[in-house]
Amino acid sequence: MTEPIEDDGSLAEIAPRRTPQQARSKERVDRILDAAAQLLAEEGYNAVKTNHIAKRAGVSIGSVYQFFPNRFAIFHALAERYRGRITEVLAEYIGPEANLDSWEDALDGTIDALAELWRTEWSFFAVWIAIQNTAELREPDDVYKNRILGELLLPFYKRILPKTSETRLARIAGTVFDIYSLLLDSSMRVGDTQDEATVEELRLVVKGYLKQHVELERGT
Amino acid sequence: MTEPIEDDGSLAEIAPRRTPQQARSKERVDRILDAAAQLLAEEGYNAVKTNHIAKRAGVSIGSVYQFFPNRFAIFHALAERYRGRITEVLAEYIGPEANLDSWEDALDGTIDALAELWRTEWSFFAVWIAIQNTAELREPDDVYKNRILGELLLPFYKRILPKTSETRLARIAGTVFDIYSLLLDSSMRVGDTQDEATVEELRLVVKGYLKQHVELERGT
Amino acid sequence: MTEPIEDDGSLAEIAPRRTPQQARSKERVDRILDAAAQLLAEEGYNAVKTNHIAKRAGVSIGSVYQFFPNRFAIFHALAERYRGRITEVLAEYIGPEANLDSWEDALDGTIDALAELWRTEWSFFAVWIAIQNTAELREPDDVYKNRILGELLLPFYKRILPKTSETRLARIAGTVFDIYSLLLDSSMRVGDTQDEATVEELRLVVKGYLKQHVELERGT
Amino acid sequence: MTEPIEDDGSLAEIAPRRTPQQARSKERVDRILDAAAQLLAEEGYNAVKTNHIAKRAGVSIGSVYQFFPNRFAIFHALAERYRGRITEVLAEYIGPEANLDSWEDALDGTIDALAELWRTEWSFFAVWIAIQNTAELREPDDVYKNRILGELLLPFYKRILPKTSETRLARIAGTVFDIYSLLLDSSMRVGDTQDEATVEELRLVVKGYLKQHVELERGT
DNA sequence: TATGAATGAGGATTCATTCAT
DNA sequence: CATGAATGAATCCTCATTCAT
Repeated sequence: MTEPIEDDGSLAEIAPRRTPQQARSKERVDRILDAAAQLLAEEGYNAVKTNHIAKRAGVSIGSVYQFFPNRFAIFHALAERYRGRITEVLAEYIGPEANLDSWEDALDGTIDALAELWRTEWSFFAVWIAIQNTAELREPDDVYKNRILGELLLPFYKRILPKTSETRLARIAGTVFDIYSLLLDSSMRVGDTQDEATVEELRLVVKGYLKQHVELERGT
Repeated sequence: MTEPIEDDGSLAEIAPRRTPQQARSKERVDRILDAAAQLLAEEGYNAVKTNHIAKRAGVSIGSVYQFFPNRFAIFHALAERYRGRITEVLAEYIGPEANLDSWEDALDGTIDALAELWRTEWSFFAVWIAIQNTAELREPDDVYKNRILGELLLPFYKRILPKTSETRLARIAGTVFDIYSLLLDSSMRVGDTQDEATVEELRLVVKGYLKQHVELERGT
Repeated sequence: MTEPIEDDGSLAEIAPRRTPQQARSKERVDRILDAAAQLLAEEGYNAVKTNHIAKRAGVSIGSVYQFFPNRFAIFHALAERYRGRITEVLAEYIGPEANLDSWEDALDGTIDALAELWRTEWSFFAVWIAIQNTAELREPDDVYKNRILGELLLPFYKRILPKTSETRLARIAGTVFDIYSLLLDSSMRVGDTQDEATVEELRLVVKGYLKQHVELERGT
Repeated sequence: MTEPIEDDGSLAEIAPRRTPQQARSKERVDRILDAAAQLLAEEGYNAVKTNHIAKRAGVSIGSVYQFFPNRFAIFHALAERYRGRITEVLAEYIGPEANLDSWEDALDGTIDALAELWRTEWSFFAVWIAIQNTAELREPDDVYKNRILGELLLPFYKRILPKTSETRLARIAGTVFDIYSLLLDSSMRVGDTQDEATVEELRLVVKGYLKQHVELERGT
């Protein structure tokens, strides 16, 4: 699911140097990514220096550059990892093979699974911010969003709102997707655990929004 | 309404060095802030160097440091400026002196005004990202949000949802506030002009969300 | 007595811009020099910025540059002022018109007067350090020392040690002169007042040293 | 004997970043210190820039900052190095294990050794001046002087002047110590070689001074 | 392949000095 | 002649990246 971004020139320099095959190397890369994510979340983008990442990962700075051509590639890899997780969740709950008798249930399932994901991968937000700081890293994120929109989200929303135009459906899907991120980030901001109340508000926001659209369709 | 954040130690180093009184200096500071905002939006956080800001502002680097103790203080001042604008809008549309016969109308007015604000001050998003990159700058943002929540938002939502607990009202208000930012940022992302369709979705999201709550109150 | 250093090219840039004639200006220059001396003594050379001097003197930075071509000229002027004071004292106690019945008494008188001078002009040491930092300022100091040596000190020591060669007398005179500075500086280092005990040691050092030479002459 | 100054907070920022253990690094640090000393002596304090030091040392500027947190730390390290040398000399000639049959011989030995030290380490004076320019660097110098006074000098002078009070002995010891520095600096000022005549005067000064005290004790 | 000391371009900031008012 | 805001060259220091071991 986590297909690597195509190596089309412009991205050559943020792509990982080589995808590690050996278990030892794979673990090394993971340690580096974990360290980067932690530091990003704990100290903020400005405070994350490559040397700190290496030290936190218990790895030499040279090793970091064995796997990543530069520091942006680390953030990119982190983002890719997170995007992969999101894709998995969405595929399971609203994908072509998912049970979709009631859209409310499908949304609840999705939200539960995403909430669980955000709980595990605290630092989603921190990574997202890091991505926003560099044009080259922002682009793959847009590409990803478009792809998942076309492949997973649009088909789902088409079933809920069959009469709505594709353009508008895309906007709706995008909006819901953004709200997921926003409020799940927000749910992780307070204290060490996830704030479940915020997750509940997320449900209300999304359901309320879609109900408006369902009614709009009826009214049309 | 735009009271400056208290100069309490922790902020001493991001607070402006000297608040310019004379028109000439005031204009200088504005030019610096405008330049910083432009660069932030156009080139991205990583590309904003103090010298660039000075050059773009048509001002010597020395002048920049006459007003700001360091580059973070510039971002902080930008954020403060934007927070001031938001406060003004909210005060006008949902503040104590606003006409609040229908909450739907109040929301529509708020959204129109905020959309207008985002249109004028494109680079809201870029500044917000810059703020998020530095722990010290994130704090004043939280402080601001809490203040405006207590002073402006809570009283407003209390009138719409009189039976809901304060805790929950705070959460609701915060959620709506965040969604405003999210979708207005989103509305500015495509092309050079504001995407009005996105603003329409914002309306639906917020109204749909609050309707849910209104129904919940009735049901209680 | 404080004849200005000749304006021979090399010194043009540390010489004062103009010697102020009007009382108002003279006082201004004094305030600047006093401020510089204070800061030098209190904060150390590295911390003395031209702006600080101006502020401490209650004068605009522009005014400072009206009288001094650059910051080194300020230190030079300070040194000149102090050299003038020293010359006055030496002229009075061991100069051609001084009563020289006993060299011990002459030395005691000199030391008393110098101690008094150091007490008044605390910051002698600080200024001397400042001078040492710049080759151009060190030179006039050497010139001064040679002049005073030839004009005042040598004639005096010749009377005490008539059989000693001029070369050696010069060395003796220079040594005593340096020891005066050293120990008087030292006497001002502790607390706010002058340490009289240190002045007493100074007496013993100088007298002991000269006695050695007196005996040497006898032995020869 | 050359124990490093305690790393007590106030000195944290001038203490070396990392005391090099490997021979290679040790040599690097030495090259940096030598370069700094040379520049200090040749060009004067004002002309010593971190980049010059690095270039003269044949080392990258980054390397300099690997060992020293800032340029003051370099001067501090230089001073420490010199203080270490002085301690060694004093320990050998007047320390607890030195042969002290005649105090005149002990002094002669000390002065010979110190003169030799000053000859080898020309730039003693330049470093001392550099230290005086920064308040934070002056303090460790005072601390050092007090320590060596208590540990080495006082015990020695107590044997020469057993009836003199400790307070006065401390003053005497300090005075002699200062005179050593003064006149040895002076001996290096003229030409490229050491002026032996000045060293001879130093002998006379110190011996004359102490003879005065010996006689004072007898008289008491 | 791992290491981490070494590199040095790049960027933030300072502060002596100028000059328009 | 005084002022002090404005200037920008000069300098310190950081930190991403390389490369010898």
